[in-house]
Amino acid sequence: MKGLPGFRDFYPEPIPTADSWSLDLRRHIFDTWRGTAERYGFREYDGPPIEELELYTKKSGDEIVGQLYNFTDKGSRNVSLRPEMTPTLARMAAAHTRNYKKPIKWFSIPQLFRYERQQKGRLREHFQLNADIIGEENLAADAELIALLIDTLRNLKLTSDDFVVRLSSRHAWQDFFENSSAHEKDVCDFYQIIDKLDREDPIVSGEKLAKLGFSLEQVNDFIESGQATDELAAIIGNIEARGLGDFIKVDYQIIRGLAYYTGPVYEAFDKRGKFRAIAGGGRYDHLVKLVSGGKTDLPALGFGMGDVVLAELLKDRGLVPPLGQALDAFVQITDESLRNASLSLVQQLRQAGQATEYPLLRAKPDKQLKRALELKAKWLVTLDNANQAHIKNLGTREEQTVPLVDVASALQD
RNA sequence: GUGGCCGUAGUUCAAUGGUAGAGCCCCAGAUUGUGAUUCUGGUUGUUGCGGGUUCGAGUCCCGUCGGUCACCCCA
Repeated sequence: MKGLPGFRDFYPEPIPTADSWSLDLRRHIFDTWRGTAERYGFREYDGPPIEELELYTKKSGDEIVGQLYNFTDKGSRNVSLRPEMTPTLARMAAAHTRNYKKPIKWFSIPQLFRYERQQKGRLREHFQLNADIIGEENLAADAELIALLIDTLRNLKLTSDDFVVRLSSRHAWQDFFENSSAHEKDVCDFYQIIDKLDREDPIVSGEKLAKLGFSLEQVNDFIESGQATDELAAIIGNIEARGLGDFIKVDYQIIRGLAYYTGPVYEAFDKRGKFRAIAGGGRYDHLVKLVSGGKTDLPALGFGMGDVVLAELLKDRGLVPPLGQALDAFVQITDESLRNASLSLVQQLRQAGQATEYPLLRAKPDKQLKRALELKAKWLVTLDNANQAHIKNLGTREEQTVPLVDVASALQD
């Protein structure tokens, strides 16, 4: 039996093959995500991995169903594995908004699903850091989130040589759109065309734009001008004040595909152009109202950062830290008559907080030593008799003899 | 959903259409008065699966499943 297509198995280090997914690497990423978000004052939340299908079609239309991992459950409900976290967050926030002081700063690390054939950096499931701020319309919130995004990547040891946040805004494009003779109803189609500019044939894009009353040249000129609006200048000023100015630039090519974005939008890109976008987000001021059926109306914004592209990027840049078991002590048993005394010692060490291993069954000395080295044990502990042991630091090769009762404290050094 | 490439032992890879192999890993034993040693032996395959062509298919053809990459879509 194999796993389902597009789903991953995560093995502990050492991973069996070079392209296996490492749970230790995953944990390194999650720990960094969680640690950075908490230092920014964000609180962790979670929701159900399955939601009613309608939660997703409500804001994106029925076309999205083709991309969803959806099915009918035994109660004849139309449900879907969650493809993104934002609708769940909007639902949760709308339901209990009065119970929290504003702004609400929350993050989550959900596993998300989509039903499509896999390709580079895109599987049928992935984990994503989601950080959102609800209830603050000021640009300071946008800047705070972008700073979190940048610091999260910096804490993974990526530098301004590795990535840049490309900042844009729907407001800027809206002004551009309204300064023309185009019809307001076409604005969503217009955004779609901009979103596809870099992967669509320019001739096709030009034709589509012409139908809405624009020329490709006109659009390209606007993108190339890269002139920051007051809104974007304020965000960049905020980021610069934190000393993170090297990590951000205006780029009107970014507009994001989703219909619900309403203001500033951004994506973090690998500077060498080898990978897909590392992260993306923006402001969605009307989504909470939409999901709550009009009961609650709160401005909101957020970003998502997936683990698949990130893991590939870290491996590519040699930024994966040493991973694997970090054993404190290996208690070897060379004399089986001392097994019970050794077990007693193992118990003491474990109770003292030392990660401790020992041979479950009689084993040859060379095998035991080899195992201790493979497990990267810091200490090798051997009982000489029922009252005395010698401990060896496997890093420095220093050895000393200590009374049995002092072993645990000797290992603390 | 569409298309390209790929599929041999746990793993990395061999095998002109002619008896399916090697290194590594793993396991056992021997040696070693403790630093990854050395020696000996051993397990493992319906060649992804199902058809077809052929005297004979890992090899050629078709289908299917899986992997991978691109398209569609982008959360």
